[in-house]
Amino acid sequence: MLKIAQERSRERRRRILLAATKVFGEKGVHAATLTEICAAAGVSRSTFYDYFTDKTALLAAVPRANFEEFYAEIDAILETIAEPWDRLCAFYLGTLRYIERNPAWGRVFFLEIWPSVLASEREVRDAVDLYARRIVGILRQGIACGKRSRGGDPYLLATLVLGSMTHLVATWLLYGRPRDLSAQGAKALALLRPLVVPAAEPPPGAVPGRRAKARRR
Amino acid sequence: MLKIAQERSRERRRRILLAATKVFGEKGVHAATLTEICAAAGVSRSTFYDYFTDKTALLAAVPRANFEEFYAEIDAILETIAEPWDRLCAFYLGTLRYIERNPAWGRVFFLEIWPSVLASEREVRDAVDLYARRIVGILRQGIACGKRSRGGDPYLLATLVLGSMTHLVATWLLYGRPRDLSAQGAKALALLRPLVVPAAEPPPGAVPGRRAKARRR
Amino acid sequence: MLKIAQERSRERRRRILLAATKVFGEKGVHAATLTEICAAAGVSRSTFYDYFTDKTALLAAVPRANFEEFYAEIDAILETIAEPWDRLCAFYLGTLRYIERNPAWGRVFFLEIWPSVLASEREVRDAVDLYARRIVGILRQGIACGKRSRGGDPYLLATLVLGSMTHLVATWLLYGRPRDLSAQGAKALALLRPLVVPAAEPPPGAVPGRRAKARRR
Amino acid sequence: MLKIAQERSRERRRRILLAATKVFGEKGVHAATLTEICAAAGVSRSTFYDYFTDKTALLAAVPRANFEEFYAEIDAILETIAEPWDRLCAFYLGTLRYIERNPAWGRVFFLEIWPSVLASEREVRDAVDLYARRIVGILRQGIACGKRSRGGDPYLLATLVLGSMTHLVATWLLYGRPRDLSAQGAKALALLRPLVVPAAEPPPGAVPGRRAKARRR
DNA sequence: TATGAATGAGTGTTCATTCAT
DNA sequence: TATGAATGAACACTCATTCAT
Repeated sequence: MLKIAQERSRERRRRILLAATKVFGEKGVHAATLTEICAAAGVSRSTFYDYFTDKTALLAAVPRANFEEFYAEIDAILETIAEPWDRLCAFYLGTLRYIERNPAWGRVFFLEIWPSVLASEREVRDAVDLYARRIVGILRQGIACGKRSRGGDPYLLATLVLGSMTHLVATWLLYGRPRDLSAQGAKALALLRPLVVPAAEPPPGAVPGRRAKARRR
Repeated sequence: MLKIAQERSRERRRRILLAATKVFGEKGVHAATLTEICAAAGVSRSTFYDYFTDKTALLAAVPRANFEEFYAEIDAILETIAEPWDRLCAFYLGTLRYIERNPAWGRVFFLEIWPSVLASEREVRDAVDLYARRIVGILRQGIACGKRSRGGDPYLLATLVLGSMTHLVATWLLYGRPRDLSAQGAKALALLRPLVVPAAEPPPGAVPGRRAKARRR
Repeated sequence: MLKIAQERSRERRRRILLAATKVFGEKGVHAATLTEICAAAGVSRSTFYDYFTDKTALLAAVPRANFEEFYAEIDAILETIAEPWDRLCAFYLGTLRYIERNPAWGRVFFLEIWPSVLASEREVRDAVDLYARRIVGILRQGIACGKRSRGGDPYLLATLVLGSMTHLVATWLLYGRPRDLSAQGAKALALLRPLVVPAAEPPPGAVPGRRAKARRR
Repeated sequence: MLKIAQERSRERRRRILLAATKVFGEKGVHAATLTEICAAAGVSRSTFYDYFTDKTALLAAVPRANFEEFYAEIDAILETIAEPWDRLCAFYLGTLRYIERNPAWGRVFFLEIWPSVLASEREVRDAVDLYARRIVGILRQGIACGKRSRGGDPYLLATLVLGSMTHLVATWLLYGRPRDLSAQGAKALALLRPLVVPAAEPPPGAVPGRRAKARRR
């Protein structure tokens, strides 16, 4: 009995979160109104306050929820990959694929939250930081195990990696998603590869995206 | 007599624009209120409407004004540089230096406007597009005149160039400007160089930032 | 429980409508502010928007509501009257009596809405037209069934009928309601009678119109 | 020198008055803004205050000015007519003809000012009263000199006369001026004639409008 | 638990009016 | 005399939030 109630409660929360992601993405975080979000979630505006203390709280919960989902996905994959470069590719392309399936979230995170004053909100910022640190972490692994490293500074490399990713996503979203986002990502990675992995180790002709894929199977 | 009045009028417009840039940067474009902007400009809210038709008009005017200033600056420099790669460095670093002197504008453009749904506003979008096209144009020049080109696709290269730049600016702004922005930019350019200029042509040890500087003298 | 809430809701709507009629009449439709109307209705300005989408919507609703009430009243009476002239008298005097009991509405309709550019508002205009058409309809009946008709053109007759009515109401309202409005109306009808009904056909009884006619001989 | 200045001053005042009549008629008295009126008059908004103390003062001046013009016209005609009924016709049709040539004024007076709360403004009201009294005066003359009078009460007759006139003008203005206003007026007068002039004195077949015209020549 | 009803604070915008020049 | 510049007060309207039920 109680369990059923709890279940429904959890379900409602999820629906609000989903609706928020959608509406935030469509209208922008600031232009989105609670009225619209609640309508999209099929919940009365006052009920909303039983699940979140605030509009701010909702804003903070949206990244948390989406990242949880994404990390669950990507971590399952990363477990099976050892090579740092391949791990990087998996993470990079995994992000892009997640966004392809979930463009509303892409909009919220890459257009609205990330590079934005919103990121000053403590909780939101933490989510952003964590994501960035994961990339830096992978790059650091690569540098550590590489015989010779070119970039050296993992932060500088991360700048290129994250920058290209956000740019790709932003244009993809803003220009009506003209072509395959993750395919573009693979090309960008191919370009970046020599900067990240020691030049001496020649890739046997494969596009990184494919290699990553191949390994996973 | 009339001239003085006109002068003061122009001055007031400028003050509103400046205040808008500041407040947009601080609060975000949507959260910024006319009340706050006008207060910052030392102008009554009704006076505002003698200078701009709308809040939207103001939003459109802010990028226009700042880009005019930036382009005036950078074009004077670019006139003296022929080599595509050096032109790219000048443009890239010029942008970062402009932002170092004018962080409020950096906030507005790189955190608020660029990767944002705001860019749907016709006029604002045009400004963004023009900026991006200028980078692509320089890259295309380089590809055209280069003996061998690596990246080939100027859009893909632009993704790396623009992406790294926005990322650099965003982190600089969001993390309290810990270190020299344009110095970071120079490092990023050094990393990117082999992707843009034919590998055969070896730079005799120089960091691109310096070379560009050197030429300008 | 729900019913009570609905009841109260309906009641509030009515109170706003009543207050609007009053304030529109006192200040004129354009000078009337929502602030004042809401204050008169004992409702907060934002609550207003739970009941009407707009000030325009309110403006349209005021005539609709009042006409509904008036028509309900007058139609009950008209059902019992067959003779066109008597029907005309009933309609004419019924209007005046309604206004005597409800002068605020008289003000709004006869001083503000009717002869006014406001009548361009689609919905408002429709209400005005309907009212006028009812008079014309009655006159047409009279012409159709009369042996001899004097005026012939029902629109011309309606001009006299409606014109005298509005004039009566307007002066009554503007000059502090010095005397019995419907008594004045009866006198005007008596004057108009020979223009409307064939002179040869003598009325066998005592409706005000009839008495007036009797006196005239 | 001074005279020239005075001349120009007077001219300016006139232009403002003209513009006000036009704009009041087009937008309605309340929706009309000083900005628009001044623009139409080719005068700066601050200059306006050299000619009128207030917007209210302007509102009061508009009827005064237009009535002065109208009275000058109509009095020249009335001087040549002795018969009360013909005088009435001349006045009635003269008004309609003035409006045909000057619909903006018709709008202001018959749709905006007359039957409206605006008429509470002292000065405006006086103008309205004067006009009505002139009609009553003519009717009184007719009653005085007539052997037998039908209506008896000049106010009641005036109700029909003025009422029909305003109604005619209002519909003419509101329904896009479908047909000749003064021709309609002549028909209405023909209908009203037996109520005003003793029935024994038969008009030798003439439409009142024509007779009035004929006499004037 | 859930919600319909209600609201205060604040938004962008307009406009009659004033004042220094 | 004439005006460009400036403003206070008010407007219609929105929205996150609260509370009685």
